[in-house]
Amino acid sequence: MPATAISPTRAEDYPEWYQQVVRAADLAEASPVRGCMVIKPQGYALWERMQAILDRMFKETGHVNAYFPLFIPLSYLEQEAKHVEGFAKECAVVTHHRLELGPDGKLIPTGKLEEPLVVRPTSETIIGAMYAKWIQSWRDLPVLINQWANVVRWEMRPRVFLRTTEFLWQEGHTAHATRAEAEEETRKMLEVYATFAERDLAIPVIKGPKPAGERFPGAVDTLSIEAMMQDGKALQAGTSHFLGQNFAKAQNIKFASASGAEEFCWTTSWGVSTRLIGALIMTHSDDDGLVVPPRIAPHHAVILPISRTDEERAAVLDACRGLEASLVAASFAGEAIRVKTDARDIRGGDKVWQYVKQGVPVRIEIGPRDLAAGVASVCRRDRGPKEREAIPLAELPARLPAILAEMQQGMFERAVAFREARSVRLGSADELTRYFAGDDAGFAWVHVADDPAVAAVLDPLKVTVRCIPMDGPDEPGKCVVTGREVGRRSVLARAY
RNA sequence: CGGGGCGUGGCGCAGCCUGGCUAGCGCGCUUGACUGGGGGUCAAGAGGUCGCAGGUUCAAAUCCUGUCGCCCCGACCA
Repeated sequence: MPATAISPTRAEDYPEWYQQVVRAADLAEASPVRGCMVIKPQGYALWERMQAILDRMFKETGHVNAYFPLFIPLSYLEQEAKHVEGFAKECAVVTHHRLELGPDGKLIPTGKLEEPLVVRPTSETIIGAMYAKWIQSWRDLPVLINQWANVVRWEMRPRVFLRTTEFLWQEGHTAHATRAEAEEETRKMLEVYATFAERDLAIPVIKGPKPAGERFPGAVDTLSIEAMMQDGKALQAGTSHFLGQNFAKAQNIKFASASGAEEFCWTTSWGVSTRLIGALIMTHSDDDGLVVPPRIAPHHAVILPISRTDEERAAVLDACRGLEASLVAASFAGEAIRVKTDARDIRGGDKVWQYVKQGVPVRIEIGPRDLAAGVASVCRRDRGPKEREAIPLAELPARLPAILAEMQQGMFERAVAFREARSVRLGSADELTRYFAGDDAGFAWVHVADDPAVAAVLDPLKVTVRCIPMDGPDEPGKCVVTGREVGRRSVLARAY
């Protein structure tokens, strides 16, 4: 066996390491359908955790869930010019509605549709069409709706969780009476995403608007949260768009204001996807596999009975069940401790390594020796696989939440430290070129104007402006390309 | 769509150039024994239309033609 559970290591071959982590943790696998993945129970459990937490946060901020159709009439997509431009090239199109058995036993599509249907790449247009019907008066506003759905974008280069043809996400769509209110909504939801990423996923993010070229098709402004992966590349982890009145005008979403005037709504949309699972993997996992922060972990801990004889087994299992019951009664982050006892009849070593590779935060082993001493051997996923601490059984319900809290905090701090260590401030186009020619490039904080000339310089480096960070103080400076004065630095990086 | 590569048990591969016994190997799986605080050892066993279609031949995983699919590198992207 190699020294690490995952081969190759991050340093040896980062993209391959990522794939192997997904495989070793049994999160997902390729399907017979090109570019589409099967999310397996272990992977789906992570998504369910994300859904549960986010859904609560959406409701707490006044949103409600609804569901809109998978199919969108082709003509709907044509309504907003930039939107068309942005999505036309990557749509799956339904043109028929029936199959007929051919003479050779093959099925032939027949029943051509008068108007083709597009499988939603995003739902702005179909939802907008409904909003146009629903909204008549200022009293109908705001409309604050979210939907959990799947979408299809015919991407050329799929990559599990990061970019697949079909993916799961949530998309919030809101309509407001005023510009200020819609802008406030856009910022508020970005804040929800940032809080979720940092507090629950332990992924530090940078919040800020995108330059014009990186905006969502049809948006006036796109805000994003950007995270750094362990190879120094950026991952857009969530976006919140201020759509202005672009879609309202294209789709006739109007209301009568308090003064009786007819006005167009101001709309927003915001979303995060199963890509967050990819972000989670690439932020925390190590050369032994997946590492999951406790708050998002489907199981906080797993109890592993160790025994040889049948008598030992009975006693040990009994102790495990007892411990499980007392742990479930304890809580972490406002939720009951999620723990299971794994009594499967497979080799102990196999079992341990399975959980290491799955990233379960805490492993609790109980064998005859522990039982005699009234303790359990506790191993943390954020420490070495051999490191263990004997903790008295009676103290565990109180100690475990503290350990989980420490792990959660530690993972976040570690990720922040990593990002800071691979962030630089650069003052010239020359420095920039040299920096991104290096092997350990990360985030470069640079003064750049929102200008095509900047993109021309960054393009050959395969670098993009990730966002213009909106938090914290920063001094103005001259754009390193155009020389134009800008208010603050942008974050530049290679991105997924 | 342009450039490169690959299709052989569940997974990873060898064999192909130079056609020839019953198509191999590693991992995994099943069963048993020995083990037992760490993915152990040994033994037995299950599992294959060699991507598909045609052709050449006494004989094709191997040679020829066609075809389908996948992967990697580019353009696109949550």
